[in-house]
Amino acid sequence: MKLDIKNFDLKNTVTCGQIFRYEEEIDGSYTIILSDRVINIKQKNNILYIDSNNMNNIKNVVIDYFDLDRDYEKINNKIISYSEEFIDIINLSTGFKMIHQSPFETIIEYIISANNSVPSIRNSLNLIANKYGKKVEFKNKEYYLFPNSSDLKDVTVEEFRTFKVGFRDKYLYNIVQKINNKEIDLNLINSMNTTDSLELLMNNTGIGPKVASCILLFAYQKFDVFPIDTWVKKYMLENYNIKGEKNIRDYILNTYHEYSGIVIQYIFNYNRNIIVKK
DNA sequence: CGCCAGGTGCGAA
DNA sequence: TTCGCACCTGGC
Repeated sequence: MKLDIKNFDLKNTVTCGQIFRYEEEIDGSYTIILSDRVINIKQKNNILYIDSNNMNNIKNVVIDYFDLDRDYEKINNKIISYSEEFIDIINLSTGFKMIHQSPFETIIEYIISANNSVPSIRNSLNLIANKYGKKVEFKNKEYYLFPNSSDLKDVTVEEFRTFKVGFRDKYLYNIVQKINNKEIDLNLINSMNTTDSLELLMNNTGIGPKVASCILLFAYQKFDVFPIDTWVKKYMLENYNIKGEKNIRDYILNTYHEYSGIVIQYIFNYNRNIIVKK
């Protein structure tokens, strides 16, 4: 199936670190495990070629997942109007989109990400999905969708440890229990403001400011949050001599307001992917 | 071996 | 309130 697009950089969006469960194929396409299906997607100029084990409503699924209906050109112009300091980075980030993922999966992913490495995070996610996720066959290969919260309701702390998540085992157990007990309603976050939703998320052990910000950015499209990680800290220190998380936070928020999260993501992507590849 | 990875919780000051 | 440190695990 073909989809006409503009201002979209599939490779950058997929490989920049927002998505854990994907594979790059030899033909340059990407196979990505979404919440309800597996898709294979390839970009050629302004056309996306999309295949999936489930083509039902596929166009809307892809548009929603890659946030293709949002006007990023307008957002980037707004960012530049706030300050031109990152204009080079913004130009290099053209076509980069903020992913729209399932909240539960995002929560589990980023709790596991704390003080962890990407290959190890990916390994744990796959171990969980392989045991509790729905099996999907696509192009003669088997994939496992990420389970939802009720699928994991009987998983003990000890069993979480078998997924190689280490000391994060109890954090995962706690949040899964709270969601299943209806102590936490993930849908409610959609209608909450950023301050309240940060507080709700950070009230759980294993979710600090970084993890909570990633959840709000990638699952709820709240762009006024700041996942300040080691890469952004390094960049801000080396290029602007701004040190300390609070100083970075104040500076970015005062400069970029409602799009601070996107600016931070551009910096992260530039520093971690674009520079490293040169 | 030691150090680090997309941080966070905890106890001590 | 802030500060330093330990932490599962795997790779180098």
